Amino acid sequence: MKRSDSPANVPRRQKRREVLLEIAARHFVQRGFEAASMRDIAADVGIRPSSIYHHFPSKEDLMLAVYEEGMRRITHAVTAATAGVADPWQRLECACAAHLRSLLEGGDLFLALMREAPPSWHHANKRIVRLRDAYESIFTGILSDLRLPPRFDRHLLRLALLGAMNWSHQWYRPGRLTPTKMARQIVSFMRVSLDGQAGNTADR
Amino acid sequence: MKRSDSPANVPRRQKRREVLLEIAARHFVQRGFEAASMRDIAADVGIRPSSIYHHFPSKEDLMLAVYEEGMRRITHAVTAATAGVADPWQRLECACAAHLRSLLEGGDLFLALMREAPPSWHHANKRIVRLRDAYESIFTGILSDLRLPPRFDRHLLRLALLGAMNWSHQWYRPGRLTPTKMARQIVSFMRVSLDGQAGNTADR
Amino acid sequence: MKRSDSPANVPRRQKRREVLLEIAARHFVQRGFEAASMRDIAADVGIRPSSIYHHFPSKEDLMLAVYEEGMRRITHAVTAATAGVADPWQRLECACAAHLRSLLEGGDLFLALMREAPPSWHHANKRIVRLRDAYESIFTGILSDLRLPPRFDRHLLRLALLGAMNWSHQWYRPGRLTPTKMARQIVSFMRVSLDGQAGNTADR
Amino acid sequence: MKRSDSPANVPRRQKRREVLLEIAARHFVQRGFEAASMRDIAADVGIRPSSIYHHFPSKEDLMLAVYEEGMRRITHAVTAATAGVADPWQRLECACAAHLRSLLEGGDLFLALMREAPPSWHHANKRIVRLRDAYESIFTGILSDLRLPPRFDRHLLRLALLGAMNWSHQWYRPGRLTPTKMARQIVSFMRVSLDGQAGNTADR
DNA sequence: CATGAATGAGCCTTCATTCAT
DNA sequence: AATGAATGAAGGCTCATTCAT
Repeated sequence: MKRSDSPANVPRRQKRREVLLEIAARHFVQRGFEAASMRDIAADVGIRPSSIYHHFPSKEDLMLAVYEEGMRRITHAVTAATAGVADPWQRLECACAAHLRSLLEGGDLFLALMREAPPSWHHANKRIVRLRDAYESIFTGILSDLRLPPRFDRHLLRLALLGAMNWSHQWYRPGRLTPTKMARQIVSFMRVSLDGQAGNTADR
Repeated sequence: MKRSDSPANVPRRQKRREVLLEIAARHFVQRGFEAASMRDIAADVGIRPSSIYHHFPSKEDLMLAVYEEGMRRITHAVTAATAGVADPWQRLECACAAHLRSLLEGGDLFLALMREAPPSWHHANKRIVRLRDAYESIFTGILSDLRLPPRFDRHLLRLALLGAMNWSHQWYRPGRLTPTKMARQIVSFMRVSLDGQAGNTADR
Repeated sequence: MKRSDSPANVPRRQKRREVLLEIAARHFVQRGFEAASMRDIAADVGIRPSSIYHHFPSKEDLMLAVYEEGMRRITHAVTAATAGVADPWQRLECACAAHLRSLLEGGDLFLALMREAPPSWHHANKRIVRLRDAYESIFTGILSDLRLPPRFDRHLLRLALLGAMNWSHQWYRPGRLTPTKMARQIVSFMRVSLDGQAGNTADR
Repeated sequence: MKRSDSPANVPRRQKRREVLLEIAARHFVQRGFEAASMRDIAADVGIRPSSIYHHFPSKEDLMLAVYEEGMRRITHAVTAATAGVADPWQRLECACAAHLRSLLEGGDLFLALMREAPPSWHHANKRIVRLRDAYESIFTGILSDLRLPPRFDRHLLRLALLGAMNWSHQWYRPGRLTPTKMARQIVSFMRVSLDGQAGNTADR
């Protein structure tokens, strides 16, 4: 067969790309996009700065790729976590748990998602916004399945819920309160109040 | 004597300083700390870059001053808003409203507070953290006065509440949903769930 | 046998080479030797940059080849144009016309000849100078056949004539004044002054 | 008096600027605009590369300034050389002599004028073209004062004359044929042919 | 108090070229 | 013959900061 190299070569390139993404994400998260330097990223990857440009045409594109990969993964994580779960409240809890686990224990690729994109990304932002909206629509869907008091502002609820979770990376430290427990508490708290039923059962 | 400097000049100097702070805040918020340049800030203020150093010894100190001023103001705003309000739930709503009004309608000085401080600020962070903790303790105090179910995690509640509010500057756009209404909804939502009483009354 | 490579491939290779030359000439002329990039040239040709090196060992050699090809063509053009013309003044006019037509209407390969070779070409210049001298000697020959006043500085005349023509690509725009007419005017102008005879007839 | 520093300071700044211009011109002429490097220019001037940017905002602006200064000087030289000369033919000879002396013996600032501006200078070219046109109009003026055969193409004559002169820097080497003599020969050659009078007298 | 000039460090990026495949 | 990947070198430029005036 001709393409005997393909199964070995493509992965190699893919691998380089992913390592780059991972390390770049770390730099972007730890130092900020502007402060992070291509030199340092390259040094960490073990290649020369100019070699980065074989994989990404610019620093901004690198950041964009980081963002997209992170979004791809968290979307997959949340989708997978809720698959097969029928009860809306349980779905919500699973989604929140997956979201928090990704964000707080998934590494820098996910943390990069929380960095507010500087407005200089103008055009890039368009894609970013679209990706973010697509992701958040997962929650919109789940929330719309909940039985809530009539005329309840589901919109604000979603924003508050995501805000509460997204902000957590600013104070979260590994310890007794795991992401999973956090999700359970937050959702059970919502449930008892909105569903009119005790969250006791869900609280185990 | 040429001019009576002291009674007129001190305010003038104060003024310069505040203008600088305001404009610097705008740049830090809009472009990020690293991307903002002393040149541009100076140009916006109408002075030469080297003149900034008569007011602040370094860019980092300038940012720090922005942060402190913002913190000073929001602390004052929340304190003033809750002064004279006895009922804990009402105190909470007033505090949240003041917090959201400052953040969403108060200008860049307040928005600068929400920018995650890059770790390169090492020592600066110490002061920042202290200021932030001092501010958040206001909420800790109010929350501790609330009548809540026993063994309720007030810690997580505070973090979730602040997260939900702080994140709002990412999606908030002036319109029907004002900061004040937002605060009322969020708190009434908490109240109905935790206090066991209807938020209906508070909801107007 | 897979394919009869030799009779069909040699031309193909020749073709590639010529296309490369043509496109490289365009880039060198339009952007200058240093500013032109192998990347862009390759992209325009439709191959990868590294593939250029199968045809030319370096960028400098590529430029040299462009120069040589241009010189080869203009030499051929002028030689052909004057072949069979006996009268020295007519020979001169034909030569000038061919020179100007090549330069102004012949494309970038010819224009590349007029770019002053940067001194960084050190060794390359030797060949270039030889080629240029060989070409200019055609004019030297024609000029030496003219009947001119005794002790007339034919050397300066040649340099002035070539200068006047070579500079024309800086101001020439296609229009009423064609290269051919230009040659006729310039030569008839010389003729009336130096030959003592009217160029009226040639002037139509 | 307050401005006691002005007579000492302004010259210093002016001096730096002129030295920079001179040295930059040398680099641009010897290596070409693209190949010349700000680092090397700065090193030759004896300052750090970043310091150049206090005087000129970019490499392109530096080149533009070189061009303008050269144009300013050659315009002044030719204007001064023809001042007080009444006879049109003599005016022409003086102008050509001044032009050639500047170009061939005036240093790199003048040679820089002959470098064809790369088209990437788009907007810069506008100013360049205007300056060049202004300069060449001096010759247009002189030529229009000459008594020439009716319906003679003075336009082409000017272009040919300037071409012959401008091209000379490509072959000129200091020696027996000085710029002044060159001008005399060229003009006397034109004169005998066009004016119908012998150039003998002017030829000494 | 203001600032013009200078600077050292560093940045992102481009480039011609090599070489294993 | 072609090319994907890598790279050393260099390039233009920006920046926060200092200091003499």
